Amino acid sequence: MTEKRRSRVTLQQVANHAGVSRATASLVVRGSPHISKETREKVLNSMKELGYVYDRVAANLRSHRSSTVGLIITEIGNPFFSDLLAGVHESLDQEGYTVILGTTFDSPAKQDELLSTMLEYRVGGVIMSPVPGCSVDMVERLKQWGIPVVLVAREELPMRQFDYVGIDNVAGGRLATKHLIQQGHRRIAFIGGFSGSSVWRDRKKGYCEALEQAGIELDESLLIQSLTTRKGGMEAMKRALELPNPPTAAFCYNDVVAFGAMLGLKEVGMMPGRDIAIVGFDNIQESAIFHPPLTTIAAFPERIGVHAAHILHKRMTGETSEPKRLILQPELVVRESSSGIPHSS
Amino acid sequence: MTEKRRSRVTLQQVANHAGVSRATASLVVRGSPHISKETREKVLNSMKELGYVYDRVAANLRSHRSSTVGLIITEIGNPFFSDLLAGVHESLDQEGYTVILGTTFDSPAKQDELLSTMLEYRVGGVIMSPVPGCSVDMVERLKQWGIPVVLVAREELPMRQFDYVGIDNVAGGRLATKHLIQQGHRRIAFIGGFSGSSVWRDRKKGYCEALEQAGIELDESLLIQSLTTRKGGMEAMKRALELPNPPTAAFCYNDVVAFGAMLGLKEVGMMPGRDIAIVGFDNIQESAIFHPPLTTIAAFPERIGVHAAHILHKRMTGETSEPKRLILQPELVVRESSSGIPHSS
DNA sequence: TTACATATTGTAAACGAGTACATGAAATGT
DNA sequence: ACATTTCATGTACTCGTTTACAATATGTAA
Repeated sequence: MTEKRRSRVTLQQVANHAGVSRATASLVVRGSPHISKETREKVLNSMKELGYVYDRVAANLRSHRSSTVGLIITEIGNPFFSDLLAGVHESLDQEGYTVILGTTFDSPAKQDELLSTMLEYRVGGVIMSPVPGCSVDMVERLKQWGIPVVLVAREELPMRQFDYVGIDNVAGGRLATKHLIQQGHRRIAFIGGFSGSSVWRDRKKGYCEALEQAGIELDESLLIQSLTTRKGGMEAMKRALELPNPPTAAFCYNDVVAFGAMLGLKEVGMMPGRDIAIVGFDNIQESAIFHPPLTTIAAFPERIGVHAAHILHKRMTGETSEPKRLILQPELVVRESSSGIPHSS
Repeated sequence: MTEKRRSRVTLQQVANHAGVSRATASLVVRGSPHISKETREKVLNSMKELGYVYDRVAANLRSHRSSTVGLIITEIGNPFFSDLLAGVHESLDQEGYTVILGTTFDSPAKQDELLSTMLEYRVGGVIMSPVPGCSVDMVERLKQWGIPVVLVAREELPMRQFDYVGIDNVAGGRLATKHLIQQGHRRIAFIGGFSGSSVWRDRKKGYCEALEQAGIELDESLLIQSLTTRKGGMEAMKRALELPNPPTAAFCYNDVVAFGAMLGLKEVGMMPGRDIAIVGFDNIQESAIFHPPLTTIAAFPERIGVHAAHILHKRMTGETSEPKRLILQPELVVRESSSGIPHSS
């Protein structure tokens, strides 16, 4: 505390020091072409000398622009979202935006709260992964205020009115299930997740389609919901094993659930990939190094983030075309967890 | 685009609608006790009716306060940091702060850039994990402006002038190495990381201390640096195995490196925990589910985040005591990766 | 009734910048 | 030499709040 606490240097002070008016200094700061070289340099020197720092907050207030964007995700804990965040962040950084982050933990109340906060902070745009059962009102409100919103990863409600970037979950479910069928399985469980979410319904739809195509009848008891956590996956798998006629394979809601399921198997002495086949969803980094390595559906979270950021940027700079829907195609990544031959039936 | 784009409702409009002055409305917004119940309700009603939203940006500008804090970390990809982020985020959320995020990828230039940006955005405080070799100037500058800074996880340079929350890396290194020695190992490599970072030096110090205490001489060739990524760990392990007298155990810079090292082992047909013992550092969630489960040193990233947030909050609300140093004690978590008995010597 | 304390509410000047418009000087054309 | 254009800079108002300070209303004691 030996240094005296400096207060903010204002543009006015810079202007005085350089012997020009504040307006001129402002033009210099913003790199206007209507300023002579000499004046520009005079001002720049004064800025350096006084240690001026631009006040983006004041500037945004006056100019009705905003260089911050809000990013609302479910939780950082899930690598799917931290990858998505990385993608968004990197792209927006490049364009000079600053991101403010919020996590909903799938609570609609928290989501509304976050949206309010972002509104209060004058964000220029929002990228969000909506919570299941989220009401469209709040999001509508943002749009009414001219704040563009890009939805990612999940598509809840009739939100066709917004830009959306995600993957084709139906195709993903189909890919996963087909793969298991090709491996010779006929009793395939769909494990984890919550039927309230659009993602679950889509993946299940793909699952059903693949079954139907192979002439396998859907057995509702093989649809085992759970929290989308490791623990949830573990419990769901245990419930599956307790079934009178247990499955020989499982398509898991996502990789995290799949990890849980595999841990559950190991606990009762079964080996995923040998005693029972497992397929996950997302292809998060960990899935390659799990033991056994997890067969999964690549969902490219980082790419989703990059695209969303890109669309948002365009909206924020005035593009007003129809809402875009960008649906990435998932890819099957075969590893060892699905190599097992069914024991029975 | 059928809805008309609304523009911001101002406090003035609310005041007019309620038939009071703007100042009164302002007091209501901020919950001042000097307002009669009736007026308060009148104003609150008008707010609701007009759809008023508080403009925190304008408010902060005027009041010289700020309810945003900057969080600067190395990368989200490493679960250590995403856990830290989760801790910070949760605590600050509760106190009503909003966090803006930046990642340096260990580039000093990027770090300076981020600090500048945060300055421009009038953050009220900063929590950062400094990059190795970072200059103190920029951070000093923040402090001169009265913006409190809390350092986390890494302690670079002579930064005793700042608040700091981290863990005792020396003790951690000692714990890990001691454990391996107790398992009967005498040739123990220290794998991964970069000697330029304070964390590396501290963990190495603990490693050396444990060796010395056991009467084992330090073999410099067993200090194998690498990038702190999975790939880096893999390469480092391969280099270790090519040594004329390879190690029977490895203490890895962190869990991510340890994963890489274990993958490297598997590639050449060796089994971590049987053919060679591995200990990691951080105890990220994945370490429990890796195969084999990783023995590691728990570093409690989330707890670090929570504490840092707490200290920052106190600083932002006026506490001016001496810089605090909060050093958490690491804990050894024994799992299967370190259970191997050394083959030779 | 007058004076005075007390509880409220209003007035007006900030905060630090952007920007339309006016002004002035220099450069050009005739 | 004068009118006209071009370029650079200054004037003055604005964004939506906070906050000293002044002003009003209400109630109470003398």
